[in-house]
Amino acid sequence: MGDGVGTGLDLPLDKVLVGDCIALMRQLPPASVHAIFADPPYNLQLKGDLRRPDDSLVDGVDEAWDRFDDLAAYDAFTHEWLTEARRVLRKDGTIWVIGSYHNIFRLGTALQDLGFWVLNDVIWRKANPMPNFRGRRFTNAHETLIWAARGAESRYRFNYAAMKSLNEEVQMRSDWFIPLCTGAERLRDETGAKLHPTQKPEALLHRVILSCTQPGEVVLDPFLGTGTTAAVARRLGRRYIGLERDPAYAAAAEARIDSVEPLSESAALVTAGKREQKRIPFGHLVERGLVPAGTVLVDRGRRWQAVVAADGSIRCGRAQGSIHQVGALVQEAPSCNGWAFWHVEQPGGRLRVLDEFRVALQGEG
Amino acid sequence: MGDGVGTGLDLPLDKVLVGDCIALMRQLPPASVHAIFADPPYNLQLKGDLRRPDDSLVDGVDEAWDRFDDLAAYDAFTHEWLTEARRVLRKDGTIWVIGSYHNIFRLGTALQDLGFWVLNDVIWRKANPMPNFRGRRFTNAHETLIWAARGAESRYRFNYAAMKSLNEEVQMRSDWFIPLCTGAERLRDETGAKLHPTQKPEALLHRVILSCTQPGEVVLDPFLGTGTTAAVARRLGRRYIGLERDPAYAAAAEARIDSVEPLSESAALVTAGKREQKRIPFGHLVERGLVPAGTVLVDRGRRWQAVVAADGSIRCGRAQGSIHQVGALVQEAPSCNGWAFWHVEQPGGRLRVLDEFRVALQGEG
DNA sequence: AGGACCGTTGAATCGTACG
DNA sequence: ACGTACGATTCAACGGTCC
Repeated sequence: MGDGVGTGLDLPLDKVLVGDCIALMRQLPPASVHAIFADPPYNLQLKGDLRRPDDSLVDGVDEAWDRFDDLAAYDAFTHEWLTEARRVLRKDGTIWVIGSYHNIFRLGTALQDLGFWVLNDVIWRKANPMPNFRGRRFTNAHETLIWAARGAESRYRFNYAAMKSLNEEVQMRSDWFIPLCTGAERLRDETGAKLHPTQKPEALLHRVILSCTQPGEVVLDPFLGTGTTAAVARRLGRRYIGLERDPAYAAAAEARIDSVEPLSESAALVTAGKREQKRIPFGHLVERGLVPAGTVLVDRGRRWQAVVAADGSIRCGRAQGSIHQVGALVQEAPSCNGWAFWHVEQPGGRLRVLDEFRVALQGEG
Repeated sequence: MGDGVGTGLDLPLDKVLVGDCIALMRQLPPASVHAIFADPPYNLQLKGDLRRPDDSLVDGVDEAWDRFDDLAAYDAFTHEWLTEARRVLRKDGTIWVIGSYHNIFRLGTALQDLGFWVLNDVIWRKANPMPNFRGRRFTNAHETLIWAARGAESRYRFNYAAMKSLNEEVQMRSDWFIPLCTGAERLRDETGAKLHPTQKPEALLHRVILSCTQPGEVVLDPFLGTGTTAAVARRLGRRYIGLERDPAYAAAAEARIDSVEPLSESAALVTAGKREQKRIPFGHLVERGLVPAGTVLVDRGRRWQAVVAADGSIRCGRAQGSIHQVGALVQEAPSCNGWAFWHVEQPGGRLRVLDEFRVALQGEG
């Protein structure tokens, strides 16, 4: 175990250690790991239960490890584990933490207060998030990762070319579109229940680990859970150290990791990038002023007209709805493609079909 | 100026006030604005002299300020203006703040510490971000907004239906794809130089203001800059209060706001959700003969049927009660929306859902 | 075989008006 | 203030079944 950096302490490489991550990190030599990925408890503070419109119950996070007395207790915990993480991190290593609005501001503040140097915040845009069932907020469709160097002067690693190649030869942006961990990838027990409430998708860890480490380097995960970080690290030819308090999670992680076949180095560079589909809501044209609120729309024969409202709905007499709904309504047709039906009168009397305004936005990501 | 809430202080509506936003907010009556949008400056120089966001030099010129002091000064400033903002915000009002990874964690932590209740963090995904020229990080392609209520118990406003309409009848997510402010929208001086370094796009403010206010309500921007918030508020038929310390920015903002034409009432009128519509008791439909007593109701699958009584209750076997109670009972569900559950058989065998009968009374006073 | 259809599910801080 | 009853509210992916 070569990486002991002259401390006399050996690194427990490619192992899952069961116990409290703070105590376990204290036993690791300083400046010994190249990268850290940490998915700490989010402190969600859920109250009652939540039902879908069909009355089925949402299986939320209700584990003891996610409960803290208050924000101060959460902050104290955060400072403590981040302090050990910083000690264990090599001088030029980097750390990733992930969270939601419940905890990410506490994490970011703690990182900065401890001297870490934020390099990016990265948005995991979920392809298939849970909707907001009550219609009281925006769909919570992302989580935030913070990527930080040990300090402002760190000469950290960033595999720029690998990230660019992952992204069809344009620079990798700070917003990543990746599906949830579902289907066959999701670990389940015999009854079909999920083994861990918050298992992260391997695609996310693939990108994280590939971005900031080289093969053979050491990735530490202080909150290993069911082992996504370690499994991906192993597949990508990295070494790992996984810390996990719950023996059941740790056991599941070990079994999972054992089943992983390390990739050859060339194969490690390939990723199954899910391409994002393009759909442009009419409302976006309104916001952007391309078809401003107040615009009068007419059909090709100028038989009907409608006024565009600020929310992208249109109104024709008492009827209000989407361009498609109102188009169908006035024609008494079962359906209507509003993009082709409605036109904007141009100076000079020419009509321009809505679809032409949409193509102006087609090029955008 | 009606909204003074009995304080004797008047609200300076539709004005740009020049001065320090903290001092100016102290002169506003408490609980007086419906929404706040804040784009606080992040001018702290991390190398060399330490300056406050208002450009004043922090005392102790000869002192070696380290990173901690930088952050502490920023935190103190943040707490101070957010404290005043919270005082000025109505009980059920909401606040938006925007920032990047340099300051958003400080903002979020301060919001939580002051008792604000985070509703969403929202990602502004930039369509055309500046590339990372050095190739040392991910392209910083987004900024983060935090949307928060004044407190955990606030009954805040969220125009769910309008947001859904803006997004082609799919729930609005927490990641928004909007271009930078460029082209004709970008304010420039005679030489073509940008008037303000971080002018926000109007499309962003359009969505923000539309999501959480009604026409006629008051939007406060403590860091108005060149007036995007006020201009969009005016266009959407909202009132505004803009605070700006730089007289040049304030002057540019005023000129810009003056040139804005408010939308017509019909264009500003946004899709109303069912929650906004008047509540109509089922009994009224019975009284009015729209669904006469004796009518047989069935569910969509014709599994259950019930008979309408003269008092608007319905009976299904031995069960009698409201359309909701009986619907829940027969399904053995915890609750039921009777308007959507029960149907009336039409001549020809078609089923018509109760909700459709309600529409006839919707327009009446 | 393959397309249509249906059931399940995911880190969730998910009411409000009226008496 | 507090209790009660009304009644509003979901998207995409995946896997299994049926025809």
